[in-house]
Order: sequence, then structure tokens, then C-alpha cells
Amino acid sequence: MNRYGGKNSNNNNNNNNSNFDDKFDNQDFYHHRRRSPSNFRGSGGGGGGHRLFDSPPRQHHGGGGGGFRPMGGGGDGGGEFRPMGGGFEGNYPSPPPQQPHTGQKRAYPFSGRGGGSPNRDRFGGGGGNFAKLFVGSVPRGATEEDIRPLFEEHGNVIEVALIKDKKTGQPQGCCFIKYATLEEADRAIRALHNQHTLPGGMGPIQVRYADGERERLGAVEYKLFVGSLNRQATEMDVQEIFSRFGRVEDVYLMRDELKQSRGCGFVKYSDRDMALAAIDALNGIYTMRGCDQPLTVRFADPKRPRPGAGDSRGGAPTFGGPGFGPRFPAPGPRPAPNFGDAMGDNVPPNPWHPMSPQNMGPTPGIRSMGSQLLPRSGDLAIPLNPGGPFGGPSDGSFPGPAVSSSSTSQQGFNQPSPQVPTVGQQISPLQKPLQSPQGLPPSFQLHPLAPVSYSQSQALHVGQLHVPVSATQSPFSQAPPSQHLVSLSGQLPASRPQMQQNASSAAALQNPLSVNLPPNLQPNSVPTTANQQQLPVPMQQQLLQPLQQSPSQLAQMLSQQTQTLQASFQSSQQAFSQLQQQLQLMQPSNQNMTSQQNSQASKQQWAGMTPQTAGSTPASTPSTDVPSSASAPAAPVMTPTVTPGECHWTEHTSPDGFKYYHNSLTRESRWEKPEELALFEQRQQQQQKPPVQQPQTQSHPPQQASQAQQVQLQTQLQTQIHHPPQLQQPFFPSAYSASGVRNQQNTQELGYGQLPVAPSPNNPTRFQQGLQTLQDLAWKNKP
DNA sequence: CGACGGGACGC
DNA sequence: CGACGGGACGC
Repeated sequence: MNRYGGKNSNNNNNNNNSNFDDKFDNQDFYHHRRRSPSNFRGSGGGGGGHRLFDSPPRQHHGGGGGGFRPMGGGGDGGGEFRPMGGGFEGNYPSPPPQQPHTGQKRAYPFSGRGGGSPNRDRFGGGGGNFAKLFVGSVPRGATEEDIRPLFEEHGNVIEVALIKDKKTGQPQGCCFIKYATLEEADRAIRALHNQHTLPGGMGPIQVRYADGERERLGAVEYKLFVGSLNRQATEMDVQEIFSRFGRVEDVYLMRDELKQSRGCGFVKYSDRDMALAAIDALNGIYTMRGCDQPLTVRFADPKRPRPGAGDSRGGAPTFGGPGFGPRFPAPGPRPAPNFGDAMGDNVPPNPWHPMSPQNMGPTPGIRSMGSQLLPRSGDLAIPLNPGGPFGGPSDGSFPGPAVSSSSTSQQGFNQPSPQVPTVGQQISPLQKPLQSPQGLPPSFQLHPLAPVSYSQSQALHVGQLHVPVSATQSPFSQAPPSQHLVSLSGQLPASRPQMQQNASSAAALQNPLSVNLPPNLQPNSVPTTANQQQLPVPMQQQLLQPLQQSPSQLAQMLSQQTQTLQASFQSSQQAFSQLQQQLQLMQPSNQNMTSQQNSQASKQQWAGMTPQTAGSTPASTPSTDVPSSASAPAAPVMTPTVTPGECHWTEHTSPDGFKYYHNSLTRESRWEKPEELALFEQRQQQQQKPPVQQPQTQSHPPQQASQAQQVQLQTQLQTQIHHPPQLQQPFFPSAYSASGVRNQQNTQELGYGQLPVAPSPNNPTRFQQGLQTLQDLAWKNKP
């Protein structure tokens, strides 16, 4: 069972007074490098084995030892980088030598809110820093040598402790890694959590602070419970929505045994203001597409204690809850600065009931605390792009961006700083269009603002306007066309002052997208392959295209696209029934067709989304493969280069320009080409299979029973079921994460992924699967 | 309307 | 020191 994210990181730990959070945290510079199993073992990893600290004798470190110094890794450099992205081939500057710190095992028992936390010591002297991480999903057979190198890429590993069962001595599949500093630990979490699978591992390793570490280190996290999520939404989608308020440390969606989302989950921030901003802007306001109810966003209840967990009591290191503010006077230095008073004056009457009217409202105010950094509401009211992954506010209002007051500069990750609008930092309206119109899917949508912020720090600067626009909508986006129009045309709601776009915006346009791309744009990407840093040429072209069009045109396109989408949705259900009928007829003779049809259908679906084809049903227009522009808007994610196959795997191209594969049945996505697909393709080629361009012409095995039927079915699928596929994959394939939240279902779902490659013509199972898929699709299209 | 992720401290 | 029973779906 692979679960996506995991609890984890939290960077902003405040830690000794060193404002390290202002600098270190650039964690993100270092990215994990995907090591291939082959080189995994021996590579000493960056930094080369600083084995000095191997298994230090346990002594009690007294505190104070001056060793700690926030290693900075570098200045801020604005290094934003996306956790997932993988774009950076780990240029991890070798970790600065650290002072050896000994560690203690489970040192401070930390009793929850208990008082005398050891933190004091830390705060005082900054000594005694070492950070222990818990690492899960470690192959049982792994040895320290297998693990250490990986972690040394992110810092000096002081100790690696493989956990064995006390009684049996059997490896437990987990271990503890100790770093001398929190920064290193943080980096490791970001780079590895859910993002690296050890050889032989069944899934990506889970990297998080060991129990009690957070508290011990003074780290806090603000966990929000999020309800009424679209069950089709992925962690990534959720992250997209929440990243506007600041860097999302982690997203965890509750799923059932079958991995189906339960419609709720948790989002963590390390900054309280971000959490508050998210609540204000989304709770009861933002409705995801396909949902009839707005999100519920509130501070999470304390985690229900797990019986079997050996966790120390008390616990909940999370803050934000009702009484937490007061009760936890800032476990760490951090909270205090910006809103130490927060709970005091700015506190809403009832934090636990964010739903209160005041918090709702079209333009959720920015409940920015009194931080000086925070701009005034007027300035802040920057419209967020409604077109996020799942649509905008149901009421048509833009969720307000919240501002994150804390000036923690570390939002670095995927997100640009929380939309803290330092005045003047606004996105030019045109920027969005660039991305959206072309339907640069999700990835671009992910951090809608990201590009901007990034650019700001990196290149562009003053004078840019942030426009709420996000023309792009993910398939689930509910934002009415009108919103888009507004956005595009630059007519923002009155509440937004910014609009002062200016000429510079045009110039700015290109930069952000074509130049700065990677980091921001690929928030989630997790490339397997190296270069993710550069946007593929094609991609860039796409991005630029929009520029050539006038806003109004863009708006129109969007509108059309939207209509098309809607129309398609409506028809899907019908299609489904029809399909069922068709399938029944066909069942006896050929089954494999189902899968093929699906593939084709999905391909078509994209084509159908062509804006030009407005409202039209994406009829069977197989001949022309979707022009790049066509696939854009509606098609959230990719350019469907389809590879029809038995295996249900189809190849797609992410906005980043990287290929990935998606299984229509399992909805699994992976970066590597599935073997099944490869085999299938081979088979196809052997059969003289024509290029993808002509799906219809695909070799239809002569043996098929009734071609007529097949065709019919195919047509229907093509013409009517367009959404399904989109819906399934509207988003990015997995790689997600800002916080390591990444979809990595791959490995684990092999069970599904590896469907019988051999097309057993009369395999009822396959048929069932196809049906299943269809049903699934139909379901999704449901209102 | 949904509520917490696999495992957890050896030498 | 003392260390988890009893009870279990409202809005």
C-alpha cells in the first residue's frame, strides 16, 4: 500500500535563534539524484563519506557545544526548487563539515505539551543539534552501506541505525539516520521522502523526523484538515490549491484500502499564517470541480492516537488548533515573531470554526496578522487564480491569497513565496494566459503563481502584476468561463488594485515562462531522467504561442474550451451506457479490443478538446492529430501520444515536456515506460503498426469478430468519452510534491500495472477491466 | 461528513 | 507516583 506523502518535513523549524530559516532552507538546491540501482551501492554520494561520525560513542552531548552553525548551504539565492522535480541533478555542495554530535537515542521523551522541553537548551545555545530521521520502506535486506550513501548526499550522516526486531532480530524495514543538523535532515527529507526507492524496496522510502524529533528541535507544523475534496484529486492537486498560501510541507489524502481517496486529507504548513490564510481563503469558499460542496479547511484535530504506535504520548506537534496558540506559546522562536500576537488580537472569534461568516466571503480577507511585512489587505487581495487544478471558488470569487506573513524566505520549494505580495509583485495578466491557453496543464497550473514569484526573484522584478488569472483549468476546474475572461482581459474585480499592468508585463511574460521555467513549473515533476532543468523546446513554443494572441482571443479560446469540456462531460454518461451495450455485444468475440479502444479514445479525447472545435463534440477527427495548440486548453495534462495497447498504458507528455506513462485502468502513472507497454509496442510494430497518428488505422487484428461493432464502439468512445481520460489524469502524473508528497504508486501497483501482456482475446477478465474503466470514467464525469 | 500514513530505537 | 477504561456518529 503505498501511500503518498507522509508526514514529514517541516522545515521551518525554528531552531536556535539562528534564523536559519532564512537561509538554509534552500534545501532545495540539493536534490536527490536518482540513482540507478546499479550505481547505488557504492557511490559514496556527494560529500563523500564523512564517516568521521560513524557511530559515535554515545555520549551525552551537553548542549552548547558550539558546533552548530546553520550551515547554509548557500544563501538564499532564491533557490526555489521543486522538490519533486528532480530537475536538479543533485548538485549538492558537499555538506559542510559538521561538528560531530553525538546523539542520544530518543533523547527527550518530550511529553507533548509538556513543559520543560529540551528545546530550551537548544534555544539557548544552539548546541546539541542533531536530527534523527526515521526512514521507512527500507528493504529488509538493506545494509547500512546501501543506505548511508544516499543520505550522505544531503549531509553528514552521523549514524545509520537499522532497526531490527528486538526479539527476532529481523530487519524491520526501517532505520534511523542521524544528521548533525536540522538543516541537513531537512534537506534529506525534502530530497528523499517519497522520492527515492532503494534497490529492492517496494516503494519510495519514507523520510521524516523520528518521533519526538520535531518537538525536540522546536519544529512546529500547522496541519489542516481538508474535507470535501474531489475524490479524484491527487495530492498534487491539493497541493496546488494550497501552495498559494505558502509552501506546503506535506499533503496526505486519506484513502481507502483501494487507494481511493476518501475525500479528505491533511495539508501541512510550517507557518501558521499560511495555514490561516488557507483557511480564510478556502474554507467554505473554494469548491473543487465535481464537488457540490466547498472545501472544509480547518486545523486538524489532534491525531487519533494509534494503539500500536510506540509513539510517546502526548504528542501532537501540530499547532494551529484552537487552543494551541495560547497554549503553545511558540514552541519555537519562529511563530512568535510574526504573529506572536496573532492569537491575541487578530484571532478570529473562534479559530475552530473558520466557517464563521467572517472568514468566508468572496474575498476572504487576509487575516494577516499584524506583521509589518504584510501588505495591507488592499494590496494583498491578489486574486488567486481560480483555475487551479480543481476550479475556483464556487461563488465565483477568487480565493484570496493569503499572505503569508512570515517572512520566511524559505518557501523556496515549489512555491514561491506565499503570495506575499510585496506590492509590486504582481503578475502580469498576460503571463497566465501564456500558460493556460495552451493548456499547459497541470504542471503549469500547479503553482500558478510560481513562475511569477520565481521570476521575481530570479529575473523580473518590479512592476509585475499578479493577475488572478489562471486561464487554465484543469478538467475539474469549475471556474466559469466568465472568470477566465475576466482574468484574461485583465479586468479584475474591483477589489484588486493591482491591475496596473504595464508594458513591462509583456516582456516579463516571456521570461518567466520560457526562462525560469523549470523550477517553478515543474513542481512536481519527478523525472527519472536527468535534465529537467530545461524546458523542452516544444514546450517553450507552446508557451510562447499565446503571446501572439490578444487577450480577448485567449479569453475566447478558453471559453470555448470550457464549453467543450462541459459538453463532453455531459455526454460521457450517455456514452457509458452505450458503451456498455456495445461491450455486451462484443464480449463474446473480442476482448482485447476494449483496451485498445480505450487508448484510442483517450487519445481522441485530447483532440476533441481543441478550442477551435469549440463546443463541438470531438467527433472522430482522427485524421488530424491534435495540433499542439489544440491539446492545450482543455487538455490539462498532456499531449497524448497514445500508444494503444493491451496493457492500458499510454504514453503522455507532461507539461514539462517529459514523457510519462499512464495506465487507464489503474490510473497509475510512472515516468518509466512500463515493460508491458514496451512489449506491447514491439508487438504492434511487428504487426506493421502505423504511427500513432492514425489510431484508427491501427492494426486491427483481423481476427476480431465484428469489425463493425468495433468501429462503432470506437467511434462512440472517441466522440463521447473524452473526459474520462482527462479526468483520470488531469493532473500530473505523479511526481508530486512539494514536500515530498509524491505519487509514487509505481512500484507498488505493479500488480495492476502488469496486466497480462498477452492479449488473450477471450479473456473475460480483460473485458471486465475495460468495463471497469469505463464505469470509472462515467462515475467521474458525474456532477 | 471525510479524521492520520507500515515499520519506531539495534549496536 | 500512575499509564489507558469505557464507549462509539452529532452536525
